[in-house]
Formats: sequence, structure tokens, C-alpha cells
Amino acid sequence: MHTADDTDLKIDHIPQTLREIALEKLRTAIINGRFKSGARLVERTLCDQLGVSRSVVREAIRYLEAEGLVEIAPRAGPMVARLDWSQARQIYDIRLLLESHAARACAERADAQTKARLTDALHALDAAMSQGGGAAVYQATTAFYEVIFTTADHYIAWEIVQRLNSRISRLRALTLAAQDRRVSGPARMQQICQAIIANDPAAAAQAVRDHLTEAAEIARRLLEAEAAGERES
Amino acid sequence: MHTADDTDLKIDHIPQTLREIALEKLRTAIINGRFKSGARLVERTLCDQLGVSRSVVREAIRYLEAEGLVEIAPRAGPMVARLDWSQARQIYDIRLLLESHAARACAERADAQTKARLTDALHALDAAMSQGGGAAVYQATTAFYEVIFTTADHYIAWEIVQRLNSRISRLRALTLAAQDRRVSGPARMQQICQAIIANDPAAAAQAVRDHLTEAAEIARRLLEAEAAGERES
DNA sequence: TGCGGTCTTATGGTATACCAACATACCAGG
DNA sequence: CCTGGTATGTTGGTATACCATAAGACCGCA
Repeated sequence: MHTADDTDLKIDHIPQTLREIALEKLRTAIINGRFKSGARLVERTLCDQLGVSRSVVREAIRYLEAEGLVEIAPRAGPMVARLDWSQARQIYDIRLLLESHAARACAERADAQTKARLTDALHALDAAMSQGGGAAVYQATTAFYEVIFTTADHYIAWEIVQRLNSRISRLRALTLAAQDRRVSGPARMQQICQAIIANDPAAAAQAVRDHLTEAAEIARRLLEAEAAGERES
Repeated sequence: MHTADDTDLKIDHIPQTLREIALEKLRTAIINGRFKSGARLVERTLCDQLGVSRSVVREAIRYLEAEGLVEIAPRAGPMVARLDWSQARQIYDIRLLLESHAARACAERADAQTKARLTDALHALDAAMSQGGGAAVYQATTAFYEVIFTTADHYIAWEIVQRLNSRISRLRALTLAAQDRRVSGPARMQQICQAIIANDPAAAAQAVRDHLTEAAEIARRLLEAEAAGERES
């Protein structure tokens, strides 16, 4: 009881720096497509938009660059990172390895609490899908996978997967908008959820593989259609 | 012929910024153990040591933070990231997935050039081992794996693996210094090399798994011994 | 000696100034 | 009209100034 009181009095919540706020806003703006792939990120313009000095903007850009969301082209300054199919394919491959591994571990150790959290996350995803909101679907999907990775104690893999997902956020938005994916996406995640609830590691890993194989194929087709559209114009 | 001349005249080599130089030096200093795990990285001290302004140092720290080599503790400022066994174990697990996958792909597609490059890299590693230099062994090991990942066209996975290796650099130095590892490490990499030269993907993947399973076990033992030593003092 | 209060110093967060380099616009001459 | 030279504006790289906060040192009093 005395220990609990000490913990309650501890000041854990450090005020957020401007840098942290700016970083979060820029990252979200990139993920949400406000800044398009290849778009220049001009420091002074961002300063005006964010209402902070160049120091803050520059430091935020450094993070985003290290995360792969921003690239610096010679003589051109920072731009939102571009993504070709080769890179996207690699990202889907890595996700497949890490996510199937996490789902397996999660299925091995899922207790009643985990199962309830997963079921809740799936319901939230269905609700987001019904409302049609892209960002809300993105967040609900992220929340679902977060349950899996944290249950599996795969914190570093989760960090990596989130980074990779940010880099393909544009592709994810496209695939989520694709008609066939809107039907099969939730069904795939339902399968993942059920395998975990059944404590069946092999089925959970396989459900993830099916899910991502399909997502990658849709993404590839969409990128090709886009490239064909550009070639004709 | 006209095309070749145009390419030759292109100015590709952008001068390095101070920021890039400082980042490289700091990263190397952390990896090489000059700045110990948990050590405070005081900006003004680093400015004096590097001979640059605080802007440069701060921006470099932002990269290192995003790479996981530096952490910011509340009310304490930047320090070299600490690593516990749980994190290290996760890192070895992820490496195992990504490296075995790359070795498999490399073995599937290795041509004579790849085989020669791998053999050369292994010789360089043996030479570095004979000279006993820790940093040289680290670099030679990195060069060996780089051949594998680039042959496999796994560029993003290689980026991730390098990041992860930086985070466990201290552990890697410890395990490389361990007597039994000095004997078995080159033998393990010889096995990886031979499986790839034989174009045997399954053997290559298995050789990587054996290699990393052993490295992780040695690391675990060393960390435990270290923790036991600290508990007695 | 221990505790509380005050002062000083160190440090990170943030803003701003300065400069170099590059890209673009404009003008003059052939 | 085309080309070369010059001027201008934009932008990133870097240094420095300012400020708030936290930690530590110091001093006085009981």
C-alpha cells in the first residue's frame, strides 16, 4: 500500500517538446497522404505551417529521414520518400516473416484477456470499415496487430513493422480502398483472430501469410495499373 | 558510346555535410564502445570533441535516437542506449528470420561472381581474426553478410539487420572475444559460405540458424555472468 | 550533524542570424 | 531565336544567442 502511494506521486508525464509534437504531426501527414510521395518538404514552409522555428523542423526531418519516410535528394533537399514495387515487395516479405512469427507466439500464449482484446480490436476495425474512414481503418488495423505483438513480447519487431507500414502507408491506403480488399481484409483478420483464440500457432501463422500474400498481390496490381496509367499520359 | 560519355561527366559526388560526418563518427564511437552503454552524451561536450556547433550535434543525435543507439531519459538528456537480455534476445530472433531468409535467397541465385566475393570476404574475415582486431572483425563480418543480402536483393532487410547489429554491438564484441566463439564463429560462416556455393538454400538457411542460435546462447551466458558479477559487487 | 533555503551552474529546447550554393529569371549581343 | 553572362531569390547547412529548468553546491540555523 505504501509502495502504491509512492508510485502514484511520481511525475511520469514529461511535457511534450515542440519537436515531438512536430514530428508526430509530420509523420501523420505523410502517412495520411497529405504530403504525397516525392513531394518536397521545404523547411521554411513547414515552419509556417507548424508555427515553429527551423530548428524544430530540421530535427523532426532527421527522425523522419532515419525512419525512411523522408529522403534527401542531391541538390534538392528533403522530400517524401518514394516507393517502387521492388521496395514494397521487400517490405511485404519482411512483414510476412515478422508478423507470422508474432502471430505464432501470440497463439501459443494467448489467455482470456488477450482474446478479449483481440476480439474488441476486430470489432473496432469492423466499425471503422463501416464508416469508410481511411485513417480510422489504419488505426484500427494497427491496434489489432499491436495486441498480437505485445502479447508475443515482440516489441522490437513491432517497432520495425510499424516503421515498414509507415513507408508503405500509401500502398496500404490504396489496397484498403480496393473493392475486393474491403471484402477479404476483415475476413482475413477474422481468421487470424480465430486461430489465436483457438491457441493454434500454425494456423495463426498461416492466416497471416495468406493475409499478407493477398495484400501484396493487390498492391502489386495497383502499382502496375498506376504505372500503366502514367505511361499512357 | 555517346551515352557512356554523358554518364562519365555527371557530378555524382556531393560533398559530405558536417552533419553526415559527425553522425558517422558518433555511430562508430558507440559501436566501438568508446561511449559505453548508458553513458551520457552531453551536447556541448560532443561539440568540443567533434569541433562543430550544437546544431550539427543535435541533428546527429536525432538520427541515432531513431536508430535505437541513443535514448532520451526524462530529465537526463541523451545517453547511449542500454540493452537487456530480453531486447537482445528479440534482436537475435529477428536477425535469425531475416538472415536465414536472405541466405536462402542468396543460395538460390548465387553465380560465380557471388561465390568469389563470398570466398574473398571469408578470407578477409580470417585475416582479421588472426590479427585479433575487434573493429576489423566486425567490419569483415559485415562485409560477408553484405554480399549475401545484396545478392538476395534484400536491401531493406539489410538496413534493418545493420541497425539491429549496431544496437547489440557491445554484445557482439563480447561474444567475439569469447574463446569458444573465436573457434566456432569462422567455422559457422564457412558452413554458410559452402552451402551458398553449393546453391543449397535449405542448408544455407540452416547454417545461419545454427550460427545465430549459438551466438545468442553465448551472449545470454555472458550477460548473465555480467549480471552475476554486478550483483556480487 | 542534519535540514531547509538560496544561489549558481549545467544543460536541453528553441529561435534567429549568417552564409554558401544552386536554380531561375532576365537582359544583351550575335 | 539562341546563347552566354549576370542578377536575384530560394533554400539548406551551420553557428550562435536566449531562456527555462533541473541539479548540485553552499550557507545558515537549530
